[in-house]
Amino acid sequence: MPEGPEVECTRLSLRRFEGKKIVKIELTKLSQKYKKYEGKQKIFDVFIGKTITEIERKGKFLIWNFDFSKVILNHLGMSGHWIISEGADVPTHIIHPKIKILFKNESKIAIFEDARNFGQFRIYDTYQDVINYLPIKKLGSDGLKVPFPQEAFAEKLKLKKNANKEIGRILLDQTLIAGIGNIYKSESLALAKINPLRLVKKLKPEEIERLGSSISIVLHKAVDSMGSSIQSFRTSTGEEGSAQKWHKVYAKAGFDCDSCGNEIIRIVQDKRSTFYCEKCQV
DNA sequence: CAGTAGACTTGGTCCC
DNA sequence: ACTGACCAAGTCTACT
Repeated sequence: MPEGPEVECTRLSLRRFEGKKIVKIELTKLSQKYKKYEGKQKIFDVFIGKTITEIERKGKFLIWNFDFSKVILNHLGMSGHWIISEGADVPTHIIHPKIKILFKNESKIAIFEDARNFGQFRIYDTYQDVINYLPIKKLGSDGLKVPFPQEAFAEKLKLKKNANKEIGRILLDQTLIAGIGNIYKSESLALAKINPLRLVKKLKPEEIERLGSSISIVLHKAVDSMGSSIQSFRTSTGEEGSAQKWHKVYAKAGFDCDSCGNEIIRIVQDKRSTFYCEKCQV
């Protein structure tokens, strides 16, 4: 569940554990097959008995704060997601559990399942160390910020290094606006009716403004869509959210555009798919 | 400094 | 049916 809105939904559901004391953060048997987790159990044992004070989000990162200085920085990667499950054991239908968290006075556990194993856990001595971590430090304004940071967005687009790039490439740059992923990149451009191949320097101020507003609308709508299904956390596999129901272009290559009937096409930018309608997006 | 290829990894589809 | 190629919500590191 990896774009900004999905991470935000994850944060909202994990907030039930704020104020809860950690019994154990357990690296699963399966996790030990991978270098990134192998032999790291000790490092997580320092959280035993500590209480979660706040789980926050910066872009697509989750930051776990406790009642002592250490902090966990967690990224879901491509396939990582948190499952809240009743009972102390990982249900058998969860095939890629990497981390399990048990809490005091809490009948539910939190399970980090990550099929592709791109998820990240980094532990820092202090909050300041997290802030100094370059990928965090360099994050642009959050795309879910209200009101949308139009000025900061426009300023970054004016930077020399961005001027000659295609807008469809640059939207994934987390230092520009944090939280946009590959789906909402295409969807934002579709809503703004801007062709992903347009060069940043050729965009008119009103188009940049429209794109900013579109990003904001799309990301918030995504939170709302996912939010509805993430509430019903009983099934871990059925919690898809409903955002895909209103996608205009993402993964719709070969289908007709809802607005004009023209065929949606797929192109590749920076090795990532971009979907758009050539007629509607100019 | 910027830009980019490669690394990490499993699973689904036969498409884009 | 089976197989191999390709693709997928992302970021980090090392190299030019």
